[in-house]
Amino acid sequence: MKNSIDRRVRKTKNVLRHNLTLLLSQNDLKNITVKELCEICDINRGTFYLHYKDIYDLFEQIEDEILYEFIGIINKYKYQKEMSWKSVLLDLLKYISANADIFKALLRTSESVLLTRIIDISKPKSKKEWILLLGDEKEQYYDYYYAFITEGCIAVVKAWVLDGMKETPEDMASLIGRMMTNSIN
Amino acid sequence: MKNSIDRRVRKTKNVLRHNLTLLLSQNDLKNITVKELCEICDINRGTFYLHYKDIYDLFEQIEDEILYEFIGIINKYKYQKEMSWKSVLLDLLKYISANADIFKALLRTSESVLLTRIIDISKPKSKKEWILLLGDEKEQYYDYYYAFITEGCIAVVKAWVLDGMKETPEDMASLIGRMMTNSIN
DNA sequence: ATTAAAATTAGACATAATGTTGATTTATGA
DNA sequence: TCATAAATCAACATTATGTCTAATTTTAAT
Repeated sequence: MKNSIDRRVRKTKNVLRHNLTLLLSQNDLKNITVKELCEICDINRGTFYLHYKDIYDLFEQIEDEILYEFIGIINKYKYQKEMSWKSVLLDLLKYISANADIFKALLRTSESVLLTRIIDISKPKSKKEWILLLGDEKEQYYDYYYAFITEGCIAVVKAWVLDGMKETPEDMASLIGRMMTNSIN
Repeated sequence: MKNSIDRRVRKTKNVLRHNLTLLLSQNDLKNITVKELCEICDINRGTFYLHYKDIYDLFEQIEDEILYEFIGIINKYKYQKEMSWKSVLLDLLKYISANADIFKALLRTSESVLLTRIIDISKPKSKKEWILLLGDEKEQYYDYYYAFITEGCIAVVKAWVLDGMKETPEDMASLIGRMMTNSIN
């Protein structure tokens, strides 16, 4: 077994992550100080600076870790004969649903660029497939179509999360899937 | 004539707006201090606090004023027999094009919620029309469709602005118009 | 159980920005 | 010209930041 990471470090980082997301569900990042966060966490402020540059660095690292989980989910499908993006989408939505609290906190802040980052990572890969679908004559506007559809999907996911995730991940995957295929034709 | 606002106040606010957008084309809002902004503007720091609560307040007021311009453009069409949203869109894009520098600076920051705000304002008005178009059976998902299309459009405008506005406002209006009508069907 | 290494703590420190104040000077509009 | 409003100057207390050292505690591995 073993995480290879010292238990104390693990604890420190966990409590900081946890309480920052708690604060983020009420405040904006710009109004949260290192001082108050550390007091809530009951850790020494110096300890914070041992691990993070500032509050924005902590925020980015939280997003990094979620992004890492996302990439893991995507890579599960990487070596399948037909990489079904609909299955990937469903798995991603399930992951979001299973971590609702974190995503509610992150996505309500305008500082979060989490979902855009996962799209940016997927862009080079999906670019080839899309151009085939869209046809050559639209290649000039490819980037605009890509931006339209992907940011549209992000907005749907955001709306879903922030409105309390009333629909199931399956429903949302099917809805988003329909929106995407409609837009491409 | 007359603006009714004291020339000195006008000058102060103008120089602050101008130099903040200049700074924003390089830095993020969170890294800009009142102190440095006032030094660049060559105004007393106390004068800043005479007009604004903090740097975020100034930023919001800049966005407010642009929003006010947007609403003015929209209202021009308010009392026409058929309120053609395509003409509104074109006029908005022309306005953005005419103020390229400001929009380049604002839209590159993740703190900006400018375009989303203009959409939110238009939402109640357009909701009725949309439901007619979409039909009753989709009313359950209306908000998701609305989020998808509007945020998609915002992403296209952003991409256009940040990539140097290579296409004309007319081209973009027609492209965005096609995207919207395609999505609704 | 012991121990060496690593992490955390307590506390102090200089630095820098913040927001406010009061007295003074300057610019404005009528 | 003149009363008024705005901007300035300079000082001030306050607060968070980031860094540091020495002391203490916890850990992981033997």
